Amino acid sequence: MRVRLRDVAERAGVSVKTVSNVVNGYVHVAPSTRAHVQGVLDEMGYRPNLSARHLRAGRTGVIALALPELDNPYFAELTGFVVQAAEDNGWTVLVDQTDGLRERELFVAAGIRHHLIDGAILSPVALGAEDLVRRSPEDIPLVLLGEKISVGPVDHVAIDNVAAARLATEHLLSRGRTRPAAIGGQTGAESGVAHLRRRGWEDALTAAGLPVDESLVAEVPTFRREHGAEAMRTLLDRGPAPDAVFCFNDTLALGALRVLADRGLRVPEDVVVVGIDDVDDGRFAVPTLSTIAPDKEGIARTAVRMLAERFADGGADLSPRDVRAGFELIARESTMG
Amino acid sequence: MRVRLRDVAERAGVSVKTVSNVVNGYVHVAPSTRAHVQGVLDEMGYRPNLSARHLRAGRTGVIALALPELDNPYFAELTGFVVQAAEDNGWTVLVDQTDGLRERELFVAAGIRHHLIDGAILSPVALGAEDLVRRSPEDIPLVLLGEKISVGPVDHVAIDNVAAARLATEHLLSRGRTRPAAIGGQTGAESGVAHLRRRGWEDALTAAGLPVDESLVAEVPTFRREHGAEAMRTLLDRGPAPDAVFCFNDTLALGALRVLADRGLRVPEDVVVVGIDDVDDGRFAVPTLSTIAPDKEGIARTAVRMLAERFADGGADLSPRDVRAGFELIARESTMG
DNA sequence: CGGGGGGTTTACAACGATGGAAATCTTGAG
DNA sequence: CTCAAGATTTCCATCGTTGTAAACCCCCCG
Repeated sequence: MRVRLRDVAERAGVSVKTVSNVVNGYVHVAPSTRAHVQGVLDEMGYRPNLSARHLRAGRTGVIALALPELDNPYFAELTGFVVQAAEDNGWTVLVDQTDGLRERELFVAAGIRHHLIDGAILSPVALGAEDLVRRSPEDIPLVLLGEKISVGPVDHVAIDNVAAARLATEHLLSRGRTRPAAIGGQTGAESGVAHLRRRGWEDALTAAGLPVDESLVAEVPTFRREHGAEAMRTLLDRGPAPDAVFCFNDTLALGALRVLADRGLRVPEDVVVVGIDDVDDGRFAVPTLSTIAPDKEGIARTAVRMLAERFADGGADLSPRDVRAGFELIARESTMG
Repeated sequence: MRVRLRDVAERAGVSVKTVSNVVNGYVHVAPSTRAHVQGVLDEMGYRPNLSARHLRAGRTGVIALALPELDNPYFAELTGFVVQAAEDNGWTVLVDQTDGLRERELFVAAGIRHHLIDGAILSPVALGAEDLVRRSPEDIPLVLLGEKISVGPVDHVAIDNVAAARLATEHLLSRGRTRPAAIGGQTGAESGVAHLRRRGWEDALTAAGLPVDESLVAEVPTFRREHGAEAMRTLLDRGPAPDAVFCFNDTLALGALRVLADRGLRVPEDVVVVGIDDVDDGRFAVPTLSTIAPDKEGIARTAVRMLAERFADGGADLSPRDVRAGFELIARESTMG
């Protein structure tokens, strides 16, 4: 059987509460008692029963991180930062994959298994702001990532997607290009990342006095590599090749690079390419991929901090916060050759 | 405040235990009572407090899945199956990334946070059998994946890596090739997947009466795409191009394909390529990648079932089991063109 | 009409930890 | 040497749920 406070107390010849006090660093414990009890604790290898502790405290010390897909490298990297930030707070992270399914996202927003997690960080795909309006005080604190729901009744962290897309496009223009294509549009999505990044692309064109040519936009069903490739093929088949490509994320860009190579177009000489996310694969691609690097660590730390603030006294009364994370342009071979 | 059994009991005018009996589907509850209590339960939106329930039961209903890297598509896909299998058992999965670090793997094997998880499924990289010998009865049940530790004091699930590698190589030979290279060797690893897959490759060559040519083997520091590419370049620079390549996993193969394209070698006309894992990316690569598909779902279900058996009465007394999962060859364009 | 006997329901005691009040022990002043 | 204040330690109740055993009720048989 596992070691309980009682077992330690018996062996040490003190009360259960004294042992508890030692474990929790309570002030009024005589140094000699503390040393003795600590010795017995170490000797017996006591570890607190979290179920019991949390039953008492009303918290579990576990938070959930729910992402649409774990095999997307951006999310995989972000996960690492969230786990780290949570660890610094003494929390454990339960990672969950929603597959972008409404049902699973609602499940997370509702607390997964009641009383199992204290709060959740969710990157919604299917959920709309309307799904979150009727949150009751029984619901756990929630922090949203990304811009599917940019204003709503809960906390939110994201980069400024319009500005990021505009910076990426301006970088392409600064390389002397005048016909930058955009891969990643999604019709029907009034809100969401795709919409915002497209607007950034348009803004850059307009600001530079260039026309917005619809034939330079390629739509994709998902942000996965294969659809980046497909979109690139469509663009090339459609007419005169663009002299630059702005992909709405790195995975799409990696697919596009592949097709450009297939078609014998040189990057960056013939076409320059830029993405968003700064995933590891882009650093090793041939050529290495220029990109907009969101401050992933900052996003993770902010999300965790927001949860911490909600847990604190009065946290439930805070009005919803909306934080913009930083980002920067990283120019690599695909635009600089 | 959240709804407790007691609140429901008061409203329904019955005892707490009766409500508990209804919640848990105890047999001896009068139909009328059951209906009434159920109505109040629904009306008040009762959800059990898992901390309390698990404090009573001695279990938490959470298992951990610890993998070296989540951004490896094979592991990402496997995760999905494990989550599904666990859900069928009413368990929740806590996904953890170890980065192949000894310290983190030990942490998982020791139970992460005491009493937080009931058991763990771990794919070890750094841990050796010797690390697991001194497991005490206080330690949680553990199931190992992969073949870093193939015999040891704990349960284990893996495919027969020698046989799988042999099947892959034989497939290359059946396409009329006689100089199949091997990408993925790792010196210094006496045990482990790399070692076993290399042996399968050798076995196939020997059985076919072909010489084992060391210059056809390329070592890699990791199984990531960039190192597959690097290894392929090394092989091509080293001398006469091989007419076939067996990569120890699909990610390496995807990197190799990239280099072959760069060098103007046609796949499958000039070189045929096969991998292991059957990851999604391989299905969309150009050309599509032939591979050995391990029964991921079977692996996941087996691992979860083994944990379930350990949880059952007397489960701790079972001797360590070693299960071989199935696999099959999937021939695609990279070998069949 | 009393006494089983079965199905139902309830009271009580855990599970392990901790806050708060109460009890005990020190120590120093008077 | 007594007493009070402060430092330590202990006792008790409690978090929400469920196993156990006992209580209860109703119906039927003798």
